[in-house]
Amino acid sequence: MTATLKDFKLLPYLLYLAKVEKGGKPVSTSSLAREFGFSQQTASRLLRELESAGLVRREVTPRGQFVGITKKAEEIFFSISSELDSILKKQVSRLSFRGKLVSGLGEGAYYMSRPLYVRQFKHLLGYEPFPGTLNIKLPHSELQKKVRLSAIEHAFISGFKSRGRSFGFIRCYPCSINRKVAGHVLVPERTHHPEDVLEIASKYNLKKRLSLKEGETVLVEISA
Amino acid sequence: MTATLKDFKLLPYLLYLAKVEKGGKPVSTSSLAREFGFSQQTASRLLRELESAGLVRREVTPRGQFVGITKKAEEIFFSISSELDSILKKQVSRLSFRGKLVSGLGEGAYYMSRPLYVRQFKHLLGYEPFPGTLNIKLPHSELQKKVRLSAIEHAFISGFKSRGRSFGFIRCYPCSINRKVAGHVLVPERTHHPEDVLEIASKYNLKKRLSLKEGETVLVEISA
DNA sequence: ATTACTATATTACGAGTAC
DNA sequence: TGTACTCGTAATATAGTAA
Repeated sequence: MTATLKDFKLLPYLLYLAKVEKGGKPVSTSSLAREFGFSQQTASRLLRELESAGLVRREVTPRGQFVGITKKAEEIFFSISSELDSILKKQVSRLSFRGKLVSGLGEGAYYMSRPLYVRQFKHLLGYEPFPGTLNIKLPHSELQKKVRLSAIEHAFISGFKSRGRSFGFIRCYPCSINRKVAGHVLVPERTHHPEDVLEIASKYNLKKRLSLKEGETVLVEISA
Repeated sequence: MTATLKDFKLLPYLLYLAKVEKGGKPVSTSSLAREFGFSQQTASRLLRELESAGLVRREVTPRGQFVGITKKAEEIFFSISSELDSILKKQVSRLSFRGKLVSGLGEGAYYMSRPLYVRQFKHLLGYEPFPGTLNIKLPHSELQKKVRLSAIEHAFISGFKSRGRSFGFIRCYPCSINRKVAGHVLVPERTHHPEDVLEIASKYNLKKRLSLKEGETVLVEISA
């Protein structure tokens, strides 16, 4: 029923071609070969295989070829993507972050006290958040795990405009902090933080309640 | 930097193993071979390759083996998944649905006139929706495309409770209808429709404005 | 029933080269 | 510069078996 690749061998090349397609630049067999570290002949054969499998259209010219992925390839991407998602959803229990407590600049407190946010917070998450957030700076090694959040069930606090200023929506992922207190990782639409900072809201003043000091390592576990 | 598979050849087996792992059942080399249509010997070799590549842990017993995917494999799943997502996001311009107009049962009008929905609609989408939705029944062939919606930027209208009744959140995907009028595909948290019906909101009375009749084919194009 | 070794068959790769 | 053919060789899969 759903489109499938008999052999996943072709997948990385298909992914690559899908990416360069957007650039509108032609692909040569030798550039493809260089990219993946095999011979020009192999690249040529792969492109022909992809074409005869109905995964790409090609326009071969004397100075390169224009390659575009087909609808069939796109459908394969989707079916693999959704299969991966369904596997990863079951795997999320293991998602945790370890980072160091850094001082916020007070924006957390500002945002967490906007009445239109607070109301949604109470309504969707069941508590009134402490007016202030815990900011956890993640080391580079933990950073890539942030993308995994998107696969997790979360509450969605919608944005609003107030006095000409617009406040974006916020995704809220249930979590525990140091295995002691529950809260939510906040991922705002427009972050006012660098990407490597995790912002955490809770009913409590987490810093006080957990006696945390600046620079201290904090464990945040997603509890979906 | 991000975990990567030198060869995607192993990916389908890894996916399969990730799925059966959840079942807690053992995998035999011959069952794996049967599943994929190659020899038992090849299955044995693949499992050993996966193990030495650090992608699975194994416990081999005289009557089968228990296989579990490792954290490394999981990270590869995530990196492929996010790569696919980024490619698919750029591809959405091509997402369209073709289905037949069916009569709603009036719920569309009911929902579209709840003040708390209407307010968010005006605020987030910039218009006051016509109190009623267009219901498009999708043929089976179009149905699988619905999953692709999740990759598309959309507005998020949050739910609320009113007189003991709770109204779920609604995802709103910008679209055009018959290439003439703009609107939004509504995907409610708890749908009151069968999965094969697309519900469309607009500023206008779409049925009148486009002179649509029951059973007529309607083209809905996502305009993200 | 299993897993996994060794030897042979099959397939994929790349150098040389034509266009 | 391109692409893509042939063909010798390298890599990979399977058959036959042992444990």
